[in-house]
Amino acid sequence: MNDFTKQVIELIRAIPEKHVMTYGQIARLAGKEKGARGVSWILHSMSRSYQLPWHRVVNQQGKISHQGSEQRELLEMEGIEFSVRGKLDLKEYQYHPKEEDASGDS
DNA sequence: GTCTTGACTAGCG
DNA sequence: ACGCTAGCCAAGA
Repeated sequence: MNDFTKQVIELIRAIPEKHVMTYGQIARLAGKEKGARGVSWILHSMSRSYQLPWHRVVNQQGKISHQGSEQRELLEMEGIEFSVRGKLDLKEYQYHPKEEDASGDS
């Protein structure tokens, strides 16, 4: 597993409730500005092996990408409200972790 | 080693 | 704001 993948997993796992992160943001913090596609694949592959809050990961538009899953329901369950168009306020829910602690585990 | 899949993002009209 | 195209990255077959 590359550091990128490991970083992504740690970042997603660090997302608290009532907060979300975008693929691009995670990818950038993991070291890949354009690694959003890689992040999506990691969620797709790792979410079944690791218990990651993948539902807290949304696209840059603040909308649910993997429509058809319970992601929307899970987010609403945490208290996140969606607009009529199925979008949420990134400027309110987007999480901003410390880049320096991306790989640092307690 | 090459092609395909996947839950993306930025740019342009 | 919406739809389409091009670019990017990782893992599996």
